[in-house]
Amino acid sequence: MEVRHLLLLREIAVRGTLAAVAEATHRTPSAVSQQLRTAERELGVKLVEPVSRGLRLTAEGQLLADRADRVATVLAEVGAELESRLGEPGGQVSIGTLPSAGEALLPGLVRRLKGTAIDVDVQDFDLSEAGFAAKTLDHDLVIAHSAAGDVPAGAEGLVCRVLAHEPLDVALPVGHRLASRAELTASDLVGTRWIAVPAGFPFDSVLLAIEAATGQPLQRRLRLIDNRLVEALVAAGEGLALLPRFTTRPHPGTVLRPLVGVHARRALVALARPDHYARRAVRSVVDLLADAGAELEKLFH
Amino acid sequence: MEVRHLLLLREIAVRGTLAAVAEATHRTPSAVSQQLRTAERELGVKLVEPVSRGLRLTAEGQLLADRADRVATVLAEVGAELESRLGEPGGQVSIGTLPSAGEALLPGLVRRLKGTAIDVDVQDFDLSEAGFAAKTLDHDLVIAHSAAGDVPAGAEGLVCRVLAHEPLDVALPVGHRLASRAELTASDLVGTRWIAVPAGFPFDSVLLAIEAATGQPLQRRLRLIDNRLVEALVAAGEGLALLPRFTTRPHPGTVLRPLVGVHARRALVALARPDHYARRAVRSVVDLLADAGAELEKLFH
DNA sequence: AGGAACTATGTAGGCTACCTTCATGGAAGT
DNA sequence: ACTTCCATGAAGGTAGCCTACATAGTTCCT
Repeated sequence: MEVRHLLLLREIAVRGTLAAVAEATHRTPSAVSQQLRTAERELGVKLVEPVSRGLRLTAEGQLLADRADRVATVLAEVGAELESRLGEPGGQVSIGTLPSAGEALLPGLVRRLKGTAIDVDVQDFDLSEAGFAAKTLDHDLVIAHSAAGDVPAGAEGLVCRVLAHEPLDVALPVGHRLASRAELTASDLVGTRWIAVPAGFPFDSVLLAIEAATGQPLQRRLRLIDNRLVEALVAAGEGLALLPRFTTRPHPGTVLRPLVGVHARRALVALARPDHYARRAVRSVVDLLADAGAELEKLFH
Repeated sequence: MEVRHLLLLREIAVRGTLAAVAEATHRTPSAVSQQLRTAERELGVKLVEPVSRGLRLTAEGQLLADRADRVATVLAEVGAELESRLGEPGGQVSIGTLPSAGEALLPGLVRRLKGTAIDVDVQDFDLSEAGFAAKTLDHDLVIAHSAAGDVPAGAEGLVCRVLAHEPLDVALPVGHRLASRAELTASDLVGTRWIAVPAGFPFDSVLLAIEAATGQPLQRRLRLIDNRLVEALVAAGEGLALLPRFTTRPHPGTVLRPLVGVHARRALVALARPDHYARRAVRSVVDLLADAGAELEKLFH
């Protein structure tokens, strides 16, 4: 029973094809195929079966893939216990983040990591809410967000920790009739025109909540991801938009007004596979991110 | 964090020297030494330190050795889960046993294993009560005994299952003055002469109990292990002896009388390391041994 | 229908890492 | 002082994992 084989099966279960596993593990598909054969020979079980142009795990293969997490976690816990004997945690921690959350949290993290033996390696991406969970395969830690609840979809079996709750404010062009209000309610927004995000992205659920509260549909003009671009188009009068408070700096053409009476906030959360989270350095980074998040909440209260 | 390295450390912790580990794992001492160096390099920790002409685990090495069992158990459990999907358990199960318990239990085991895919590989040895636990490193299963309680000394952290309780009877030469009694008490035995076992062997605790009950010391003539030899010497009038009921067959020169009023029985137990016990075939063998033990208890009631 | 793009998998060869053999040096016991 | 037992080093064989390249099947697009 080789740990290597269990991890291989886990990769196959998640990624679906040998080619994808090969790319993720920086090997050739041939190597992965041979390794799989070796596993089948040593275990004496058929682990995969061909299906259309790819393959699929058998029931036994799926079983072993499911158990791989437990094994990896126990092993990582032993490593963490050793680490904790050796003094300060250290090493490389790879972080994947959505850009806005990274912009808000990473400066605080980097400042707090000064003087420690921990190095971080950051990559950013912008995904629908459900896409973040899968990224935990590629990074020790994924900074994701969720507007509906505190746990993003697809995070079953993952460690999930809320780093901060961030208000989502309404951005309006300076000359807008609602710009003079100190705060806005759902009913104020009836008939307004919006720059929205693609369906499945967290901010959309706030617009849905406004529509549910008033019973009136909102008009969605564009579907954009990048918040800087959104801000510029708000200033240009293309429509209103929801923007996260921590990272939206004053823009000459726009004002930001809080939305009250509807759930208008997102949770910034850290996601990690249990085996990665067992590493002491990873846990430290999550702690420091939560510190940075608490600081932001206080600052923007 | 290689499983192989954890298991290596566990072996070192138990066996003390690299030479002993090398012999137990069928490798040369040089290979073991190199492997240990590799582990130290990969983990970045000193795992052993030289002491007199051998070596000793450092605190970190000891920590990892202690955790090896947990890792091995999780891994073996996964293997067992797979096995249980594949139908009947099978494979090789190595058993170490003390001779008398083996004689009593193994025929019943072998009969019950007919038609299964399980092969057993038996080796016998006769040890002091505390010696059996260490043998679980060399065998999947160790059949041991204990007279004081149901768990032999040194079995901490091991799976321990009672297979049968076996009465220890008093063997007397046919012409002995006590041979006419149907059963004997401690006070009957004051002043008698005994063929005993080496100190630390289970039967001795019964003699100690008799002495404690009467306040009178018993005379110990010889210290023998082999029960056949003991029987012959009892017949020759060298003294009385305690003999296990299940395997002591009628001998022309001796009679067997039950001893009442003192704890005169031994527990036959199966010992196994948790990681070995996780294997389904091993568990089956223990179940069948317990069946065989129950049959013996009924037969000799 | 034919080709392009994808899938897995086979073969040949390189390279790494494990093991063995042989040799060395230190510590303890006689 | 000699023997014995310990760990460890250097040199070489071998097995297993990987890459590169070639092959065959499936799906999709034109």
